[in-house]
Amino acid sequence: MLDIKFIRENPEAVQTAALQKRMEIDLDGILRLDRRRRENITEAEQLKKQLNAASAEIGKKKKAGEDTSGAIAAMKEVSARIGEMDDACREIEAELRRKMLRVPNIPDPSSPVGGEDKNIDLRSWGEKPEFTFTPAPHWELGEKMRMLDLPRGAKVSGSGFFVLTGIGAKLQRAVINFMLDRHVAAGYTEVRPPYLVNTATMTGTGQLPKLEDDMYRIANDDLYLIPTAEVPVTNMHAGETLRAEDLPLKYVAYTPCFRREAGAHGKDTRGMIRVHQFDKVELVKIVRPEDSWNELESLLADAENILQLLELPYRVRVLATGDLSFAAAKCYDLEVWAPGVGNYLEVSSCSNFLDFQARRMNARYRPAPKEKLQFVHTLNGSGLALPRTIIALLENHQTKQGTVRIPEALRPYLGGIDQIK
RNA sequence: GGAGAGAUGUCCGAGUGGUUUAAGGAGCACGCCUGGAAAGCGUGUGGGUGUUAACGCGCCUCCUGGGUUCGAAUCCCAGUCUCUCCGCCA
Repeated sequence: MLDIKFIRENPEAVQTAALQKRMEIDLDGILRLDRRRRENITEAEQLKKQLNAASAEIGKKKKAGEDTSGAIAAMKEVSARIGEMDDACREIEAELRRKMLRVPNIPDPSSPVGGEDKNIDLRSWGEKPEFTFTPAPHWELGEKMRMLDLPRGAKVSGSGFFVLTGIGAKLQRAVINFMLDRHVAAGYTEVRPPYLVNTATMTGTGQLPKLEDDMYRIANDDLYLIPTAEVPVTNMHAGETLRAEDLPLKYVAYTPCFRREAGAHGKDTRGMIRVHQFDKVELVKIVRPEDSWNELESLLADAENILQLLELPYRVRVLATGDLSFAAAKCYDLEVWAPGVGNYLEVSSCSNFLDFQARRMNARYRPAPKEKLQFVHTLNGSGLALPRTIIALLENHQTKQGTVRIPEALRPYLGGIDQIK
């Protein structure tokens, strides 16, 4: 959420941001409601002041045994009027909030303006492997090696679900443990959050109200399956006043993620590139405002480190405004090369949300004793998403013999084996 | 799922309709006192929001949201969370 004061004073910047992000907002409605709200409050508070004084007076008179019926009758009217104005104000505020919750964060100036085609390739790492044969896609490798069972995933759940079996399941477990250990070594605290969260939590990080259709909802209990660990982990500190000396908070969480992928039907349908349920290791940071840009760079480096240790070629892109998510001010995408499918696959998005999520969640800290409370900054990034990392491992490290080489760093997690046959 | 108890400021804790504009204590900050300190004494002590150039002046805030009343921490309704017991359960 943006600060209403900021919107009031910079309406054109807000409008421009929404256009750049290709999102519709009701800016005029917001400004109008904001004005009405303040007029209403000013007037109602005058009446409340009057009422408070009169009520105290009545109390005194009653104690003294004086007649108060006239004053009470007069105040009855004032009280009724206040009630009306408070009702009106509540309605105005609810509508204002509804509209404010749909205003996206403003892109940082370093984000290129435009659509997907304006994303900037910042750098790449590693060499794409050269094959003396045509590299197979992961669904072929996975089936041949009895690691990946797509038909049975579809049978028990539907399209967009898969089953990892045998060494495939073990490989994924190994990669998860490897990632967690790396990030913990880099100073992140491991957490295991709930996978079901309430409406307030989904609103706090910005998934609601905009992405309602993209999520699985448990209607009976008004809970949602998390689309990313970002949601429960960031919201752990919703409504809290954090101690300055505790910042930055750095968390790493492994969770499954659930996404309906509404509107993405027919895209990346083969294999496990785009699925309804996948595992992910997520990094979350809660930091002081002045540190957030540096923290974004180190977050990105922490995610990149995983790909490097897994010996997977990748590129880093700066997302253009049209590709930026609702809550993000800036985002780097990490895309790993997948020779079998012949494409780069997004395995991580590292974003700085500035105080946008913090304001929604009401997460603050005191910069120094005696200073006013301030909103913290929040960041997150995948470190990394599992299926696509597994895809890249299989496709990049496949050999002519039909085996898959295990990178050095992963071997301790697989009982020391150097290949999968 | 059933029965019960509870939630008050940074903390402890009083408070069942009107000098509570939240008692009292602790903590913290500042001042006095002191050679310095302790003790003692005094003053201050949250958050949100409206208005204002600012000082300031208000309003809201006793878990949350409604309601009753001229007036609610206090009464009523709904909900959340914590604890105890019972039942069920991996």
